[in-house]
Amino acid sequence: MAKRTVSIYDIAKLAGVSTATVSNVLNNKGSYSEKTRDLVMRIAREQGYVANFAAKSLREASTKTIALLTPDVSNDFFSTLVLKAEGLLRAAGYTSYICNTANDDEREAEYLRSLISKQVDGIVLIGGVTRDRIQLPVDVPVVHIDHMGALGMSREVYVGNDMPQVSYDMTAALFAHGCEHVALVSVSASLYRTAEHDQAAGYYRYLEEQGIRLDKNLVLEGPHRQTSLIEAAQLVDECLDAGYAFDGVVALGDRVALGVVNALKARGVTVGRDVRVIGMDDSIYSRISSPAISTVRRNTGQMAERGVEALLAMLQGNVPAQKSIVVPHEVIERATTLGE
Amino acid sequence: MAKRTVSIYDIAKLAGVSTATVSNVLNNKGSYSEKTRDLVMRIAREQGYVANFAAKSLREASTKTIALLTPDVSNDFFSTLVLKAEGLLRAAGYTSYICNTANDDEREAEYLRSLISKQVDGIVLIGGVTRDRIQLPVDVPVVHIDHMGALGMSREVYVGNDMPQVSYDMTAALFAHGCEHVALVSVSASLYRTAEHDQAAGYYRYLEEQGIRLDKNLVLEGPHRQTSLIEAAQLVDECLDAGYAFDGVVALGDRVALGVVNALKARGVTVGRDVRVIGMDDSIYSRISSPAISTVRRNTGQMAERGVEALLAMLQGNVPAQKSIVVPHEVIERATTLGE
DNA sequence: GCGTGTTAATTAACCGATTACGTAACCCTT
DNA sequence: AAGGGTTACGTAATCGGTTAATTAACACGC
Repeated sequence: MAKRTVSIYDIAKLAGVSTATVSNVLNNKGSYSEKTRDLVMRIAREQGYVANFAAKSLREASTKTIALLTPDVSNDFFSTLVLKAEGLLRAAGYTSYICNTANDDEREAEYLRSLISKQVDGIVLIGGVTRDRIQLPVDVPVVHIDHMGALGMSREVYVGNDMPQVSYDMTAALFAHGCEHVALVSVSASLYRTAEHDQAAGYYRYLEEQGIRLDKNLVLEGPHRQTSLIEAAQLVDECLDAGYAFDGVVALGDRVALGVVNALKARGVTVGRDVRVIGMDDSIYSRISSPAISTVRRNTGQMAERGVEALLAMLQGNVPAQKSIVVPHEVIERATTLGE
Repeated sequence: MAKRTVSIYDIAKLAGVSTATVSNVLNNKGSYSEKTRDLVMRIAREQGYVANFAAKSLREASTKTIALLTPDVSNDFFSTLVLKAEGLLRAAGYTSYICNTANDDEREAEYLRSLISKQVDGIVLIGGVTRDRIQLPVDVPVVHIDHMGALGMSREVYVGNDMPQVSYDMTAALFAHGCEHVALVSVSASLYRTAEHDQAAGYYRYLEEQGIRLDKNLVLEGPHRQTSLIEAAQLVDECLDAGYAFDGVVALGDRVALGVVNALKARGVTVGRDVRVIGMDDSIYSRISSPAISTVRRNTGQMAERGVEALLAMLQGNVPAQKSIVVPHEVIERATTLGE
C-alpha cells in the first residue's frame, strides 16, 4: 500500500544539498548557482521525481483545484460548458473536479461538504438549482453559470443569459412567421422556475404586450425527467387528442423540442409549415433532427469564459467588477421555423 | 488567501485534551470516555470542523481519489459509463477525478503526470486509446474499460466486450433479414483499430465464413471527428453517388448510424425496408431517431461494475482474479432492421 | 583593513492530520 | 498489598513540501 515515491529529501541527499535548495531550484525561486541547479535537475529527472500535491497543498493552504458541479454531464449543453470551463481553468494552472449532482439537493450538499474537506480553492455551479441555502464553513469564491440559487458566500458571481428575454425572443420569432396559436412546452418548469428566473416569463410578457389572449390549454408543462424527450411527445399528444390546436411551439430546451417534432411527425404534421417549432440551447438534439430545429444559441463558450475570468479574479483576492454578468443570446432559425 | 479553518489543534485546546484524543474520537478509534467524546463532538460541531484532506492524505499516503479518463464526456455512451463508475466509487468512499482527454495523447500524458502528483489511488481509463506506452513512476492500479492500449503497470485489468463478436453479430443480423449487400461504415477506424481489437473484424469474418465476396467499395471509412454524424452522411452520399448499392449497413456507432439513416432518408430511401441499418452502443442517438435504430447494447452498467470491482480489489492489495473481463452484449432490433 | 552588499546555501519551523509509544490511574484478583 | 490488566488519555514523531531567518563566503570601494 505504501508506495514510496521520491521526495525532495531523497534528492537533497543525493545532491548533497538541503531540501530548501532543492525546493528553490524546482520552483525557480531564491538564488542558487548554475551548477547546483543542473545537478538537482538531473537527479530529479533521473529519480522520476513528482511533487506530492498533498504536502504542497497542506503547506500553502491552496490546492489549485476547482470544483465544477453540474446536474447532468450527459447533457450536451452542460458538458460543453463544463469542458470549456475545465479547459480554461487548466490553462490557468487549476485542476477541476467535475461533479454530477443529478439535481439532487442531498447529493449536492454531500459534494460540497467533501469538497470543502478537500480544500478546493473555488466552486463553479453550472446549470442547476440550489434550493437549500447551504452555509459553507469557509469563505470560498463561487461562480454560478446558468445556475439558480445562492450559496450565501460573500464572494459570489452570477453568469448567464437573460432568460425571460430568451423566451420572449423565441415567442416573437414564431409570431413573426405568422403563427397565431403558440403553445409553450416545458418539462422542467416546477424545478427551474424561481421568482427571479422564470424561463417562461418572456412568453407571457410577449402575449401581454401584443394583446394576445393567453390560452392555458396551450401551456404544456410536465415534470422533469431524464426522458424529457418522451415526456414532451406525450404532452403534445395529450393536448392534440384533447382537441386543442396550435401552429407554433416554444419548447424550453432542444430535447423537448425534438420530442415535440417527433410527436408531430408521427401524426403526419409537416413541421415548419403546418406547425413551427423553436427550441433552446443549440445542442446536438436540434442539429441532428430532421427537419433541423430552430433554436437559441446561448453562448456557452462566452459563459464559461466570463465565469472563469471572474473566478480567477476572486482567487487573486480581487473583488469582481460585477456581481451579475449577462451573456447575449441569439436566435438561430432553421427548418422548423423557416419551413424547408 | 489564507482561509484559516478549524483544525484539530483548535478543538483540542477548546476541549482541554490532546490532538490524539480528538483524532481518536473523530475516527472511532482508540479508547476514550463517553464524556470526552461528547465534549469533543460538540465542540467540533460548534466550530464547524471539517477534516483537512491534504493533511490526511499526506500522512496516510492515500488520497481516496480515483482518476477517470475518458475521451469525450459529451458522448452519451462514455458519460453513462463514467457516471456509473463514479457512483460506485463514491459508494465505496472514493472521490473521482473526471478527465476529458479528447483522444489527445499529449493531454492524456499531461493528465497522468498531474494525477500521479495528486497521488490518486487508482486510474480508470474509459473508451479511448492509449497509443504511447506511458511509464508511470509509481505502481498505481489501472482498470481499462472499453479501452485499448496498455500503460505498462504491474496491476492492470481489462474490461470490455468482445468487439469482433459484436460486429460479427451485427452483420449476421442484417443477413438474417435477407440483406445481400451489406456496407460497413466507420468514422474512427484508423484510431480505434489495433491488431488485437479490431472493431470491424467480425464483419470480415462473417463474410469469409459465409463465403460472401467482400466488396471494398462498400467499406466506408472516414477520419474520426466530433461531427461523426455529418461525416457518416457524407460517406454514404459519396458511395451512392459513385453508383454503388447496398441493402444493409453495419454502422460502428449509433452516431454514425444516425448519420447514415439521415442521409438515406434525405434520398427518399425507406430505411428498414429498402435498406436495413444497425448501429452500436444503444445510445440516445439510436433511440431518438425515427425510425428507431437497431443497435447493440454493450452493457455499460455491467462494465462499470466489473471494472470498479476489480479496481477495489486491487486497492485492497488483492491480485485480480482475471486480467481480462468480457462483458456480454446483446443485439437490439428496432425499426431500421425490423421495418415498421 | 573594515564596513557594506550580494549571492548561495542551510536550518528549522510550519501546515494538519495520524499513530506508535509511554504513562498514570484504576480495578480486580489472590 | 503486590502484581497484572485495562482504560484513558498525552507526547512527540511523521508525512513532504515551503519559507523566514540565518549564516558563510566573497567582492568591492575607500
